[in-house]
Amino acid sequence: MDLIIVESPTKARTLSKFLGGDFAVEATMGHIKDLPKSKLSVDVENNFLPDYVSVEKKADVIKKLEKEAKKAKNIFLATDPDREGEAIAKHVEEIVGKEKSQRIVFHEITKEAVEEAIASPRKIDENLVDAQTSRRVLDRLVGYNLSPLLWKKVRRGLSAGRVQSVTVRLIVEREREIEKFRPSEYWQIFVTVKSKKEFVVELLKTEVSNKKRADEVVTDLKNSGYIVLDVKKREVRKNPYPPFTTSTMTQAGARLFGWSAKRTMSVAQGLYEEGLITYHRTDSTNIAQVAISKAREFIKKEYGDSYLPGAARAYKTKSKVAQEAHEAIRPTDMNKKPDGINKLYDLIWKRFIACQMEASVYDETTINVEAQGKNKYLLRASGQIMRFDGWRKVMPLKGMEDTPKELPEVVKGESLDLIKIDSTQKFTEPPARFNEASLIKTLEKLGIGRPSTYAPIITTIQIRQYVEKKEGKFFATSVGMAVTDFLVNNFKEIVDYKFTAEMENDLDNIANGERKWQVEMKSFWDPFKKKLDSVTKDSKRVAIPTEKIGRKCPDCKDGELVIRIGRFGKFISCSNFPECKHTEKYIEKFGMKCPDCKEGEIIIKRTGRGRHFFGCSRYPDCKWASWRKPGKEKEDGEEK
DNA sequence: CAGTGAGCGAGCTTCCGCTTGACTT
Repeated sequence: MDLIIVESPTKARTLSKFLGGDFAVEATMGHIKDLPKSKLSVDVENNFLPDYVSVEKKADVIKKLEKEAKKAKNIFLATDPDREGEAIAKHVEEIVGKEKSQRIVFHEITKEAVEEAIASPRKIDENLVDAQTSRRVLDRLVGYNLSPLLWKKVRRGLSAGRVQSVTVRLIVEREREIEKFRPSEYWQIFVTVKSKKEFVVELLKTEVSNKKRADEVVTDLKNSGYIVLDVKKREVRKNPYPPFTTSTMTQAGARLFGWSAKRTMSVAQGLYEEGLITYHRTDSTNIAQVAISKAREFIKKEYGDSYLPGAARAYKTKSKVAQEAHEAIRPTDMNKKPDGINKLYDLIWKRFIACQMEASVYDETTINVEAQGKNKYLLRASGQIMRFDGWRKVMPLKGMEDTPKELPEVVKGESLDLIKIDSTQKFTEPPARFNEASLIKTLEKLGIGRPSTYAPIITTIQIRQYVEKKEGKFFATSVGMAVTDFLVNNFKEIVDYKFTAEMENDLDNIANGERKWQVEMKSFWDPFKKKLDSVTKDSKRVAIPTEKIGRKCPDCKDGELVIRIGRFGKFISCSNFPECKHTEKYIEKFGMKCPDCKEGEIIIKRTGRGRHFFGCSRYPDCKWASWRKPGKEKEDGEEK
């Protein structure tokens, strides 16, 4: 009997199903060797020798692998075809021995792909393993040197890292842009005109920035004649979206359901384990050929030939740092209709079917109108009418979101009657705060983080209290700002948005054998170490700014009460600390009475791990507590 | 369900990426 070793236990189950009884299949459940948490474990004096040890929690897994390996005739190391997977394969090989082991890779879980892989085994790619080692060592050196520096210079327990610090920086800088934003006034002027039917044209290219000027223009427009300058018609084709990746799926979950990335991923995990969807941590938009054929058959049968494009649609993965170890996220069987499963499956199903369907087609009309008064003005109306729904058949537009506008037939040179003029005062808006969707989108664009880490990153920066989420939007805290300023001032290169992209470039050179990883590491470490030493020696401790609540301290009668952020969240204390030790609890009211005792107020609390929950202000007299927003019914469909 | 902040200095905190459960305040 031969043994196949993969990472995911669900994948192992699927494989053993279609490979029959000839193979034993085992899963590593991710990494089985890593640097221990308790110490640096990188010998910077000795070529950055890393001390990889067996992961304690994986003792049982490792035992099982050893046992099965002894029984096996051949061992196929079939961990994921990427940097991390190659390292896992190497670590497994160190445990089960080289003699019987061979490395195989496949990018899709189909019988053909696996058989093909088994037919062409290879040795472990040591260069690719080196690239992983390099990534791991760099992250350890950055994280385990910067974090203690923060304990010393800012506050205990803080953390910094290649990924989290840049993520916080994004939110901090957005916070500052919003702070310094000053709205500027502008006026929108719409004119309703009439040919056979009424329609509305908008005044273009004016610098109307105050009421006086708006009134002047409106007066002039009232006394103007209106003529159709030209009419342009063209056909617009809109192609479907690519199938989901982790990034786009979590963005859609946030936008459409208001789900956190964590929740979307957890619902997806359930679907994956039930065999309903392909792997949910992926950066690839590739689709297995079999699945494309099945989808095309389905579209033809269900919707007819006009909905089927001449050729299958292929999607190029945009991200430069994508590893493409897996397929796109899609239903494993699109004949399994979405009804009665859950709304995430419904979304994945529709997005996948749509991605192989014909474009939707619109007639777009643009009417330019000239008004001639004291001055000449250009006005415009444009509208789109859907002529063919195409993929929108399965993903219809809801509500008012770019609802097409029907315009009357008019001809060039036709004169129009003026019906009315509306002028509206507007102000430019500050840049939007990040929400989970836009944050993940930005991280992916910058190549920062991986599909398996998007959700955890968002959790980490909230637990550290660098940022907080209010009504779905991220706000930088005083701690987040102080730490970001400290890092930007002292370690500009590390928190540069391009740092990860440049690292990836170096890792590519290591993976293709052009560079030695220790050489690359040295050229990073030497200046970094120098900087660490000088900042440790010279830099002053950073004060975290506090926010006054507008009340005097009842103890010392002198200081102002301020909000501080401590290890356990916000609390109120005296500005005269350490002379005055007065503290009070910071209570965030939800604005509802406790449903249990009907006396206390519902207040928003946090667990030790940073998760929000709702409790009664009369605790411990009243023990009422809830994870969910009170008054909100449990949503059906997504619970297993 | 009390604590948090500063600094004193016991012993501790910390990274990113790969995978699931166990378990919840």
